Amino acid sequence: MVNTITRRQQEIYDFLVENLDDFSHPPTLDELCMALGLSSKGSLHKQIQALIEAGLVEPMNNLRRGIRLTEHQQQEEDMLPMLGYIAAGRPIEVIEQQESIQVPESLRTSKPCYVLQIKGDSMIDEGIFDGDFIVVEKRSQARNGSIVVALVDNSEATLKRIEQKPGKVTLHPANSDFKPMHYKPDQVDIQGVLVGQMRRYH
Amino acid sequence: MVNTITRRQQEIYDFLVENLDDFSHPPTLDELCMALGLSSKGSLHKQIQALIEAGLVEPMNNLRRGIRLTEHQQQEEDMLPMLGYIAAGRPIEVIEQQESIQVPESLRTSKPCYVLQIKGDSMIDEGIFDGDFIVVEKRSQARNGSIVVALVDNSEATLKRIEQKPGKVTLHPANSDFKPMHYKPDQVDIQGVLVGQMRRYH
DNA sequence: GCCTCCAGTTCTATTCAGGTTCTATATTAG
DNA sequence: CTAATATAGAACCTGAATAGAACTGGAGGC
Repeated sequence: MVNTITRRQQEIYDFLVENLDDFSHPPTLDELCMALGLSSKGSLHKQIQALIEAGLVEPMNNLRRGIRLTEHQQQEEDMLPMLGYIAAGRPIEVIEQQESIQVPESLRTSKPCYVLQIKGDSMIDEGIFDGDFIVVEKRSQARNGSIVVALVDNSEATLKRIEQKPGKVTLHPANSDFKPMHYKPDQVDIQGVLVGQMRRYH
Repeated sequence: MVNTITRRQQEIYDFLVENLDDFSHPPTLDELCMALGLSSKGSLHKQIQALIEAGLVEPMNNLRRGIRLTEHQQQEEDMLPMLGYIAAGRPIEVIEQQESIQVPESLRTSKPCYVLQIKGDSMIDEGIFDGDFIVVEKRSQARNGSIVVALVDNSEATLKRIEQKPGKVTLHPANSDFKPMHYKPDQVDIQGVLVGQMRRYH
């Protein structure tokens, strides 16, 4: 059942995923040809057919209602991978089998993001509690003042406000019980920037 | 069972959604034909029939009362109404034109919910900050210990942890600068129970 | 009760546009 | 080279959309 698709077919599929919203209605083969810069709908038809067999596009059994993606594909739109747990002072605890979690668009950025769950109270002064979910944009740099997921000395992960100066990196914990920590730049590996947070009460 | 709709049918439906208000009464087939530039109500009837089967238009079983849409709001499955702002000590500030906001299923309950945005720092010790969005389940009762949206003396709304005893209601603010307040049961009107919270950092 | 009107329904025929099939040619990979 | 993949282009097939006419049945008037 799992039919491999060619590179070109992948390209076309990616195009569909990205641009399907631009069409007011599901596009016809001709319209898609136009959009893709092709001039033969016959060729495109063959590609689409392959995508249908791969289960990525809804089959149109002699019906004329335009090209549509399969239901399965479009509802994963607002899911992000839930990678694991972060507890101050320990490495990120990765979940063996990766889960997904629904994240509203407003809590993420257009860049790749992932979700971690908080263990412990190290960020309590920032209003980030034990059990909260945080949305992190995958990046290796950050602006001063951002809250980052940082891996220190390749061994312990923390969620802290960062302050970078030439030759010196300071991580400010948001719990007044702890003091800011100073490091050399090569000790600190930024793994992402905090962009959202969610908590459930029930 | 889910009947796929044809392109033209989608067009007609879109037209209905957009222009139905322009008619003083639900339009007849003939009127709609006129508006759509068609000259055969027979053809239009067939399209409408398809929309009825798709559940988008109310069936009219041999009655003559014009075309009506079904109250079918299911397309915005994970949207909740954003009603307004809540600031401790003032009534809820209602937004004039109601907006919607996307809320993950995990942050809401199966009961009716709505969203408010926090103004001020009255819940800061609970990790609920100025600007945060809270998800509230619409209820008029709550269990002790829940955080509720309560309207006190019909004039000021607050987000507080509730403790109900016979003849006495205590609201515990989560900011240590303030003291718990005691009321008579008929002074406090519960408007909902906190079930989720979201914050954005970018 | 009967009649008329008219919105809604049913039917058929016709046209048309969107999907399908095919062949030929170009391009790329192995 | 050969094989696999892409593209162009034409021919074709058929469901969808339309027009038009005829039928149905409920509402209202008499």
